[in-house]
Amino acid sequence: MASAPTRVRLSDVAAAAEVSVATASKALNGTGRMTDETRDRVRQAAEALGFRPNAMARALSSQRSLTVGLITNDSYGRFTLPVMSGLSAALVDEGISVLMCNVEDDPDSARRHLDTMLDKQVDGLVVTGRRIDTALPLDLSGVTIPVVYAFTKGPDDAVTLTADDAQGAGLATEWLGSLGRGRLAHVTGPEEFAAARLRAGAFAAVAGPGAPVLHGDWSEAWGHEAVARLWAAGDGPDGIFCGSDQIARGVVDALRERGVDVPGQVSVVGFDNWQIVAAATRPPLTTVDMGLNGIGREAGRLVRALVEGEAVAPGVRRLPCRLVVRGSCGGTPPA
Amino acid sequence: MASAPTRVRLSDVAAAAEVSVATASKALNGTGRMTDETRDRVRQAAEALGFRPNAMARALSSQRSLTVGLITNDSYGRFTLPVMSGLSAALVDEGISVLMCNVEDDPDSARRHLDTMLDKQVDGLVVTGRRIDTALPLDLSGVTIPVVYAFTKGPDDAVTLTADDAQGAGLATEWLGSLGRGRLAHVTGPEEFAAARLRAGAFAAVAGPGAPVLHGDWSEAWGHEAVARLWAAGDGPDGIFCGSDQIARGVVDALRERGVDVPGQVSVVGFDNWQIVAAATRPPLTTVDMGLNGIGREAGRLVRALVEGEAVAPGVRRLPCRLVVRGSCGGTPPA
DNA sequence: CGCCTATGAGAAACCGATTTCCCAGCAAGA
DNA sequence: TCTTGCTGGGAAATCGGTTTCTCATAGGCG
Repeated sequence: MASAPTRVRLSDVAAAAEVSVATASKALNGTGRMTDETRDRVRQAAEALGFRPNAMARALSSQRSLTVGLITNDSYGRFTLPVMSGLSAALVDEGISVLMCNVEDDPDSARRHLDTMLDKQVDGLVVTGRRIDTALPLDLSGVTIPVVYAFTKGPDDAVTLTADDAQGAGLATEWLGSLGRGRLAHVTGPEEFAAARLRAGAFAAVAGPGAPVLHGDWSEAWGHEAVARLWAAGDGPDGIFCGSDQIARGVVDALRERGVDVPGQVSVVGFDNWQIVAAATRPPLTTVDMGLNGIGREAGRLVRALVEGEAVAPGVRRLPCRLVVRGSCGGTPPA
Repeated sequence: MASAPTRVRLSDVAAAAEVSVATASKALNGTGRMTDETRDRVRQAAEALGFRPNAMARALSSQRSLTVGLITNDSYGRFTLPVMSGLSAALVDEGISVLMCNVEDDPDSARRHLDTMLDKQVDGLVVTGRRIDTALPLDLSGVTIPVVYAFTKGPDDAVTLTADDAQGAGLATEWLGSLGRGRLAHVTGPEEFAAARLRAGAFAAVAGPGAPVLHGDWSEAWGHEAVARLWAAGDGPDGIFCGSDQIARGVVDALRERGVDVPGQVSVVGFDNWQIVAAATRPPLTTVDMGLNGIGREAGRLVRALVEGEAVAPGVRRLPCRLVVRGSCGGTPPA
């Protein structure tokens, strides 16, 4: 069979089914009135010809491009790619595609990317980043289409999605407790980060106000340094909850170098479930997974609802985290 | 100023400039014939009204959607996000946007994503992955638009882009030599990987056939294991080129645990310039950067050329790698 | 048996641009 | 003065669908 030189159009289907294009359109969209026989005939013709409607044409008249934009400034893709994957998975069955761009931190580039997206008549926008408490260099005030913020800061009256840092931290801390660890410490990132504050707050709520909380940066080096401080005056804690997998890795490495057995003497929990770090740590990290893919899916669901005109209450929605049990704590996952 | 309820259309511009839409269109596109005065008048009207053409409408009549699709199966985004970023940066100034999706390894999902992209009339496709010698679960044989493969396997007669593994490996090995390291070894990934074979081949070409090449997996654990093997019979090499930053990190850690000073006694070079690993290693890794962003840009350039109908010779294009000097080798970057 | 209504289907306008003619008007040449 | 030849600009078709009307027909009812 020769390859079709041009795509099958609705008029081809209409001709094959011996109806007008108007009827064909209505038949395939389930609108209008006609006998079941006619509708079936059109559907079969469409099927036989392998008809796929031209989304451009459809968009032009229906004023719906079936496209949403995803804007990120997370150049490493660590947070963004799972979100994007969930987003497009949630939307593909509605025929919706995702236009994506990375705007780094340059407002001009951001503006250009945004404008080309708006020219393409995207039905909605999802904005995502690498930090929940700072905004992208992007002025969305004039934008009239729905916007959902995921994992980044938006205006107060915006629809925002994020992981439930406090719940995740609670999960981790309780897990340490359930393993019989009674002297807990928390090693996390800079206090300026909302994520760090939320996690620290939840840690304190579970572990008690006496349990030490050490703020530093998000690096492995800080994990080393924190262990040095915790063990400076004799015995350290027997359970350490870390604000990120990188810190946790630094902590575990430092403990090993110090001759402290993990998980024999000390249990360590991380945060992020960043495979590449968590799996390479010896022993592999028990850690909190933020469910980024799920955040992407939910962002898709929400942006679609907004596009459909459904009312969505503004505010921050926190999606629950999940504990992933590996070797750094001892214990086995609860059934 | 009240927010515009509806976008400015070409007809609005035409009315403001007191010409027909046909003339307005020609004026703004630099086509047709008219006095400079008329053209300027239209341009000023467009400027004043903030006119931005509706890309849908333009696409419908010009048969160009100004959109390209990016398909990946790299769920972690480690390779893909830089490529996507370069791609969209290369195209945004032409008004071209990138439709992106992640198809994992599921042919059905791949098919659905591809179909919705084709329905959107993408002008071209860029396919990228996490491995240069395996193909995505995607049948592109019926696709009539241009396709560029980046960092993944395509058909033999396709336009394919990839990093120049051999050149990068040569760079690394020569760097070790230039630092006076004479007993070199190469620790890399599985021999099934073309990337591993290419790098190993280049290493052997520079270091000589006697220099040991150890294949394992791409993990830190393998780095440890390899060091154990290399030092099993007395003194090991004084320079180690690793096939990935993860392996290099394992090697460096193992050397430290063994009391071997890096870079004092042994120099280590990695491959990937994966910030998060390279920077966290103690000392930070000197490593080979594959220029993924540049691969993305070049993919953009090529796909655009193909869309414009320019002839592009099929075959594999290898883009040069770059050595990033940090602390794991000693030495300072060449001026 | 005739009028009224419900029903199935098509004609045509429309979405917002691009592009192909076509025409009016003016200057130059006969 | 009358043609010829450009020129600037506009009318209208087109891209491929959606949607609103309109209309012919058939059946129900009095």
